[in-house]
Amino acid sequence: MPYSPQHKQQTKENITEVARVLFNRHGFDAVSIDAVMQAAGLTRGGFYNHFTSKEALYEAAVASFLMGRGAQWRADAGIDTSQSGTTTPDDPDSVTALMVRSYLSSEHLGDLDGQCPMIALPSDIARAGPELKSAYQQLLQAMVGLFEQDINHQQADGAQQPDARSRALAMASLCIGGMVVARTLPDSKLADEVRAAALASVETLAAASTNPD
Amino acid sequence: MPYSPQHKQQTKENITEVARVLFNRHGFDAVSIDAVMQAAGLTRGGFYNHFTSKEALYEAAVASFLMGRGAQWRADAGIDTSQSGTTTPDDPDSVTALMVRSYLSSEHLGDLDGQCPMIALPSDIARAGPELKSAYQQLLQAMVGLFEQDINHQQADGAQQPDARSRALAMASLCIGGMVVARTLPDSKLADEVRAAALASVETLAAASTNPD
DNA sequence: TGTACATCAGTGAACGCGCGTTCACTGATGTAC
DNA sequence: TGTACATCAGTGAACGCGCGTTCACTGATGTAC
Repeated sequence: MPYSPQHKQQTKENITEVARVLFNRHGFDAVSIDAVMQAAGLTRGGFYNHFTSKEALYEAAVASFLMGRGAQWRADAGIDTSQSGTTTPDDPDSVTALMVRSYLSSEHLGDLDGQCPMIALPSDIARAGPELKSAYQQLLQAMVGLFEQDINHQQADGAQQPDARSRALAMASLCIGGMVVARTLPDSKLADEVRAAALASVETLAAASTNPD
Repeated sequence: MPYSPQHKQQTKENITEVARVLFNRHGFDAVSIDAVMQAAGLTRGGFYNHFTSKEALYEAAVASFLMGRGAQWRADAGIDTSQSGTTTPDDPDSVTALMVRSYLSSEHLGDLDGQCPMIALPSDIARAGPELKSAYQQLLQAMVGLFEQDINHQQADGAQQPDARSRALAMASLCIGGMVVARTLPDSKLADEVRAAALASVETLAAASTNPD
């Protein structure tokens, strides 16, 4: 039994991680297998020891990120649930508020390597196969679930808000849309203005029921 | 002088139009010049009588749509301006309301050929050259200008609203983001729910200053 | 009006490059004795 | 402890296909006379 048992798996994870960064930055078609393997410190031929095709690598790279991020968001929501009652209305440090501010931050806008694939790859995903789309959908649902839960927890009396889900869906669309739009703009000042405007309105939507003014 | 003077230009426009549809549906890389020329009823070789490269065709196809749509939106805004005073607060038929409802309609969500390139091609544009990005930015600015103007016109006293621009930017992000997200979802019921939620919240943002509840 | 001509939009074969994929081989590693 | 061996992750040359691009040619068209 040559090589340690985990050796192959570590190499595969290394390739996947390197590929995720390259795909996020350049998209599916513009990244060659040669480029991925070189970035991973390996050579072309070994690729097919780990993946059956380039498409499979793409799915692994995107899905790994999506599942990782989605799991984190679900965990955030879980923590929040276990502490339900400690979250007060308009809590400036609610999980949603923290998450939204991080998602729509200048740092995330500038992070071409680590950015969320929902921002980097929407066109590619829209044209992709059902497996990838499902992974993407699960990530969105985790995000929406987090928002919806926080909207309902804002109410001190614990009453469900009838439009909570609709607002949560819109908040997610605005988070993603603001970043997607900002990425396409050549004028970086305008791009940052879009980002900031999206953040302000997401916060408005999150707090809409409280009529802050 | 063989062929009528406009013949070549008509052929070029035909190629551009056919290419726009194909690019919108499949993206830049997946559409070959051969496929475009065949769809236009021509053969491969003639392509370079009209365009210097595939990239040039892409720019022409996207820019033609963007400029056309942008001009239309600016015209809408212009018409609205000339009638300023006739638009009342919460006017359900304001140009913005009509436009937003059309943009976030089920029809637009299903229209893979005619859809706005801001929805179909955000990832491709984000990785494109400055000419394309500028055309894209101009379209966004036309859309935002239209929204901003209608927000300010809602006020019967004609007062400018300090956050009008920020809200207009967020509305545009939500219009585009809602459709982009919906396109990526394999569950068409959920996709339509996202679309409807985005529409509802855009209308909330448009009317926010009136505190409708 | 009719005919010869010049132009150039359009044709289709061919080129060349890049990339996904395959495959025979290598050599580092853990195991058996 | 040391040595021979079997395994298989990794190598790199080669294949084949598709596509962007080029180019010599064609033939439809408007003009000149």
